[in-house]
Amino acid sequence: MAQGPTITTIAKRAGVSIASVSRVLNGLPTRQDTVSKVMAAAEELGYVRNAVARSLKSSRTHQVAFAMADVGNPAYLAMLREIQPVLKAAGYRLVLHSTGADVADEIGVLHSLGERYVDGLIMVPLRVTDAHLRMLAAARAPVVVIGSVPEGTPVDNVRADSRTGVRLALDHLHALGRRRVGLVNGPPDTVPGAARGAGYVEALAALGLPYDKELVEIGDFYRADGRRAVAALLDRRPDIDALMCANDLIALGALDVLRAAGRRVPQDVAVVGMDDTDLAAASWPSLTSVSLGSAERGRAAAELLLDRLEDGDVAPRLVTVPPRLEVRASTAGEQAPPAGDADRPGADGAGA
Amino acid sequence: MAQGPTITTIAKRAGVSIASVSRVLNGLPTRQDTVSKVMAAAEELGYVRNAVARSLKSSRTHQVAFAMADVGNPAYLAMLREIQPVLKAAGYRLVLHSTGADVADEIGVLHSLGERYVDGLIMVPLRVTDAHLRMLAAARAPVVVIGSVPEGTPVDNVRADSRTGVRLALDHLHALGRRRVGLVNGPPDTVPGAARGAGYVEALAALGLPYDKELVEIGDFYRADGRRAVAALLDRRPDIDALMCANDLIALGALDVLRAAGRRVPQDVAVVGMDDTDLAAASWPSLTSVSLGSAERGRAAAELLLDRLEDGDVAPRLVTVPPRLEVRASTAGEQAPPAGDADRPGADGAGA
DNA sequence: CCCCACACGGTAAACGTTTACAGAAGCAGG
DNA sequence: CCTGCTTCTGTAAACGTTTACCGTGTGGGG
Repeated sequence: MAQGPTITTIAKRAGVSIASVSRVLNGLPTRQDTVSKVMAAAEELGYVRNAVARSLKSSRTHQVAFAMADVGNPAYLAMLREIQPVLKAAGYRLVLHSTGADVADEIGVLHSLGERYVDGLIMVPLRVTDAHLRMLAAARAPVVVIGSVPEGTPVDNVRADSRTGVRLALDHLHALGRRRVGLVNGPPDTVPGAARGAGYVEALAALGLPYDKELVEIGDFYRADGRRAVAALLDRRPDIDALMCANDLIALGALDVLRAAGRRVPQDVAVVGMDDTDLAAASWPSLTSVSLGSAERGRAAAELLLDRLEDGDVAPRLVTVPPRLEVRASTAGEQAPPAGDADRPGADGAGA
Repeated sequence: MAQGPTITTIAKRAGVSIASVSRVLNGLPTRQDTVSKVMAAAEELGYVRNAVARSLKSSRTHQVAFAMADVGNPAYLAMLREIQPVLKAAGYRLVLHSTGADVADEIGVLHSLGERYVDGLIMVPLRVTDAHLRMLAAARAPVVVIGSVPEGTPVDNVRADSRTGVRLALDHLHALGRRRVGLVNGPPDTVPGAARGAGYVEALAALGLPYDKELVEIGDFYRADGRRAVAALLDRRPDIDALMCANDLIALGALDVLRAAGRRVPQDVAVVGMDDTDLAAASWPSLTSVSLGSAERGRAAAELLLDRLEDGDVAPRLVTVPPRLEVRASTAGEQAPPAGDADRPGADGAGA
């Protein structure tokens, strides 16, 4: 941990000026024997370029920040997993901000762009407040927002389309002959809750089915909420034949309750989740789920940002990622074990 | 994105020297009216301190790196989720390196410490090679290794204890009256594979059970491997009454095959997983699993690193985190739906 | 043989901070 | 009114790079 060698150390040892050292290290045209002397000295000293000094001079940090509420959330995680390699390939490091559902903290991240410790930011705001919009307009570095941002906001924007996602699911259920499809939604004052609710209404209309508010139940986005909501629903409408759940955890809760009530899935009640997380493939029966393309959104955001870092002068762009329905046993189901399907690393690489 | 104001801009506007500005901004004793002038100017200009310049001068970046093979891996993710808030509370940013199981890449991360873009590193190596040890000895910043490192390596070290973990599981199964316990292990040339194999042998001996190599099957750490392995095992030893699986994915594979074969879990065959991931609580029946304390290891590592960053002169320390058995339906089981249990956020916070 | 062009390398400034040092100003005491 | 002390502030150097600019030395052409 001793004080590392600098360009000056090398210059002394090689008997040249620091300018020459810098030129050699940057591959600028230099006489051959100078090159050799410098390289030799650098080698012997184990020189490594100081990134901080370099950043100060060049005002490029080669770092990009990614800010979201919680890395533990599978949707954000899926984004992260795509963003990381894209940035890495382009020579950027990734700084992670978990803001923990705290709006003030999100604003803080935006503010901290002024510290210039990153070249750009990808952020997934929980909610877009006026404060967000003001900070986005004044941001000191390029920002890409995943989620919806009003037209005219000077940032690149990547969106999912959960309305259409719900629509896909309802079309699928309708095609399977289901006519009494319940909705187990999250809070309607959240962005996803609102969009999913709207998608449900829309889809019913498109299919010519009546909207029956007894078929809708609201809770939070967790498994226990799903259980509560579905219990209530079954109680109220025992003839229900399908459930559209606003995320996979809610759907797992639904499976718990249906099993306890002796309803077969999918024969008696078909169940669809949303987000297509790992849990969907792991559950029994495996869960049909609407993928909102988190991975694709992450990748798109990273690419937009890289583009802008290369050439900041393009107009703000909008990318919308289409949803996709992953059909599994909970709707389609022969009850066979899942095929050699989306298996994912889960080994503990650590341990002793 | 205009060129932001610097300390010099403020100095001009306030009619003082840059030294005074710096002093005010750092809260050093200063005459009151100077303070007001500087604060006013800083306010008006929307000044934000440049982190890069600051780092250069102070040789502190207030960044820490975390390097592991893959963020998607639940064990690493659990670590990350603990590390992040600890660092954040201490005023450090988190730089994430996903090395993708590439040893050269891990070495690269160690090497890049010389660039001094972080103050320290927490790393989870897949395997500890000689190259690792050399780089660790020469590291230009404090490193904490999660995993096992030979005695004498000059780094802080946090370990799990999967041998004891296997032991806990086998004790539990034995107490339930199971006597023909199979092992579905990962590759024995990996650190976790080896440790788990050793734990199995040890535990059998301690329980006075014979070691029967027909009861052991090896595959990789994925669900499909688990299915293959368990199919072979059932074929060879139809009288098997319990399965110790080297991770949760393997265990899910085991459940698939047992279900298909008409064996009831846990009545006919009890199943234990390892790592206690989200999947364990999500599966049906829910999975008894050995937690190796990933979260605790992450937290411990972060705390060790912070300690060392405060005062680099303490001797290298070793922390071993004990395993814990999470008993669920796959061994203990009434087949009731899981209680209002470890439900975790899974809502999509984005989308629209 | 001289001059010019050119390639190369060195000096110094700059990036935006922090901080050692010294000078200025204010004040109390003699 | 001077001395000496304290308190504050300004000047300048430093962190480790990159790079504009200029001087030197070489080789070739006239």
